[in-house]
Amino acid sequence: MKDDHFLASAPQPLVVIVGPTASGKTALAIELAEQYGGEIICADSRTIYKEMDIGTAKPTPDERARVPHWGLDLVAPNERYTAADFKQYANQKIDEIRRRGHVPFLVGGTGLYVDAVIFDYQFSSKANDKLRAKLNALSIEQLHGYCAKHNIILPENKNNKRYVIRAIEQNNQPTTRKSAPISASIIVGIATERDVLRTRISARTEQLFEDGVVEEATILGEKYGWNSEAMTGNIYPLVHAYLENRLTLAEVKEKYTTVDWRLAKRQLTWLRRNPYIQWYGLTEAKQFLSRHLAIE
RNA sequence: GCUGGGGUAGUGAAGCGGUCAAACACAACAGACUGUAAAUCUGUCCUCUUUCGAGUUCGCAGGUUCGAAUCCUGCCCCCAGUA
Repeated sequence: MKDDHFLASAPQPLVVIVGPTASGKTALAIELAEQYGGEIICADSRTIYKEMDIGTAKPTPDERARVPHWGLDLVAPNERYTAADFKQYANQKIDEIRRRGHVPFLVGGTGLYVDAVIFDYQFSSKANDKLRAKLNALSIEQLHGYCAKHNIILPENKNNKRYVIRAIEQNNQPTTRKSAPISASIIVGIATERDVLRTRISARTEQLFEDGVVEEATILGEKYGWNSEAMTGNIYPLVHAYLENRLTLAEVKEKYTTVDWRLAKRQLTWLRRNPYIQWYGLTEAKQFLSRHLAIE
């Protein structure tokens, strides 16, 4: 099916493990990496942040002691970090890991990050904060007008202000991607039944609170404010509401579970359109990858 | 028991005689997404139908009216105040 094995001096394969949040991909990756001399690169747009440990369900110190992890704690929560940054970082790590004779594992739920690497996205221009600030003050209608006047092609999501602003920023510069994954990659998706995933997600919600998300969020909120980009996702806004007595603890847990569930669904929507993903249940995925890694 | 308020689609909640299958929000479901992606945005969401459209709804049963979720009567529930 793939010709990797016929390459003269095939590099270590790039093992890519994707799946929705709470599908168990991290635990699987650690187990396999430990067994086959792997190192893990987390493709996760939230665990890149320092200090956000509990709320992002970052791999624990114990887990990190078992296998080297990369891609964690890269920037402070108030710093910008983009898919383009990640792509560059991940490629560098993949090289380094291979040079050590180890197997790189790219593991994560941020589809864009994974795709940037495996489809070798060529990004266009960088963010232009000044321009963005100016455009952000305009309404979506005004932005459409601006595009019409400057011959800027509207994105498919033309009601998405972020996308329209980015389109203006790009000024029709092209972006590209490979039509097939980069060579030597093997891409596995963790398939999980819906109700199992739901159960795991709500169990994890409980776990987050036992581990002290409230305390963590309090510290982060004071330090970085509640409006920074990193703090707007997942559980932090909910904990904020709880701290301000706008929600009870029970409500926060319930809401977070649904937020996380919706995240899982969006992740799956993204992954579904990638025909190169080989989907397996957790145990089958392990068997499949073990077999694959044993031959190498 | 009396007085006042209320029972609307999965949930909350508008509507208070025609333009109502019924605003809005949430949930649910599907989708888009290359420099903020755990973000952001879109569609569907009573039933049947691919579309046009058709058929049943607004606690229950009657009534008034050309026409009712909206008015009247009775009944059943719920909440607040009070014997």
